[in-house]
Amino acid sequence: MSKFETRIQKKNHSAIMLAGLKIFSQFGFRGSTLDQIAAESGMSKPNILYYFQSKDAIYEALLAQLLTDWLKPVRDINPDGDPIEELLTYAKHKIMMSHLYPRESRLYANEIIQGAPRIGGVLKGELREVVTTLVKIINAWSDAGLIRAVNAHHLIFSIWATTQHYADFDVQVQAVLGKGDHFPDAEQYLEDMLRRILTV
Amino acid sequence: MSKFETRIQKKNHSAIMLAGLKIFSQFGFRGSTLDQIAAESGMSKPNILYYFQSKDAIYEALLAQLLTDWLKPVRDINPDGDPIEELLTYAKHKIMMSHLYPRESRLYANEIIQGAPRIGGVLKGELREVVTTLVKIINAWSDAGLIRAVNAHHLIFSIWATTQHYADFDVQVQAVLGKGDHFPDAEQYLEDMLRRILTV
DNA sequence: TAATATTTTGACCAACTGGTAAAAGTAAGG
DNA sequence: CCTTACTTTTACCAGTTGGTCAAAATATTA
Repeated sequence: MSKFETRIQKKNHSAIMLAGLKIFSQFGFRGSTLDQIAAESGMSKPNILYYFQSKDAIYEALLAQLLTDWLKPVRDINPDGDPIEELLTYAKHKIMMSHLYPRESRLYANEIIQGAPRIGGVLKGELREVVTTLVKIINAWSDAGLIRAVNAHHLIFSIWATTQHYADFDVQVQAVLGKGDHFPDAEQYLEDMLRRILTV
Repeated sequence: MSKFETRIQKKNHSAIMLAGLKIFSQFGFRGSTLDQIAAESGMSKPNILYYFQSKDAIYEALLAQLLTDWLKPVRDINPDGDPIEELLTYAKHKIMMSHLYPRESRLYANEIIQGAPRIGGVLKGELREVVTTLVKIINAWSDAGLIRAVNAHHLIFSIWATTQHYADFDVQVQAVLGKGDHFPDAEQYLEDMLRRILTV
């Protein structure tokens, strides 16, 4: 399989991915239709299937891309850096991603809520491995007295939950707070929260 | 509209609701089919439509029920109680609900992620109102020096996010931690987290 | 038990679903 | 400008979808 050929292939490939992201992130895999993706991308259904083998293929291409972007910043956490700053940087990165790419977050959330039928393996494999590594780092930090002793797993979960919440539950946040950009406040709150939890 | 008639109506009504909850919470509204609900409930499709006017009607009945149960414990927070204990009780209630009724949480999450097409009004109405009231209570507490000064809105969001995470992202939690009951640890972590945030 | 009311089903439908085949249209190189 | 390779469309298909209808089965009541 060759990656990218002509510039027209490149263009249509990414147009379909973009449309697929928009549709799949809103309706989940089963709730989305090729017709919707076709309409959104401005292409005909058969033409979409000329670039992707199936509806499934679009969805999986999106998920694969996503998981790569998702795991990288966790791996980038530096065991030799300042613990609180490292975790704060990670949390800020996560909330920035929720701000800039809420659809990706929602796509992932949809997949997980529906039982992760096609990324269950990655969760139990790569994700678990990456988390286990991070947990060891965090535990080493608290053993060294650099941060307070906390349940590292649940600390990580709480970072994920609170940051992704602003993408996944955006409609609810907007309903409660009114339309507008609430990310600065959210970031400040979460920074404060993490400092409180982690500071010895 | 009469509420409950025969015991057979009662039985079938709740059988459909239960099956609908199971299916809708997994696939979202658009991803679920009446055939699935029929199979799950052990009833025929036309028989289901004898008790509910449409697929929509089942879904909305579930959401209506849910929203009532959702808002009540927020209203039950006592402004005259001990602030930290009141908020801790609420958080513990939420995480217990995630433990006992993860499907309800997932149903709600699905609806919100998909843009809350049929409960947008409730969010901007009742939910917002209930949150506004709670925010005032929390602000009064911090003004009185009973808890630390925090952004009350984002405190509430963080409680929702962290507690519901264990229901909505259950598959991910299980993938990382292994199968088992992780709610005791989660509860302990969240209690510690909240005490840290709120204690002056 | 007979008459009535409720419940359940089988057969069906139009619209939509993911996907296919072949032909028509378009771009690029010689 | 003409051949070749790539791109797009039109027409189509079998399976699924939410929903209907009238008849059959069952429960309830007189």
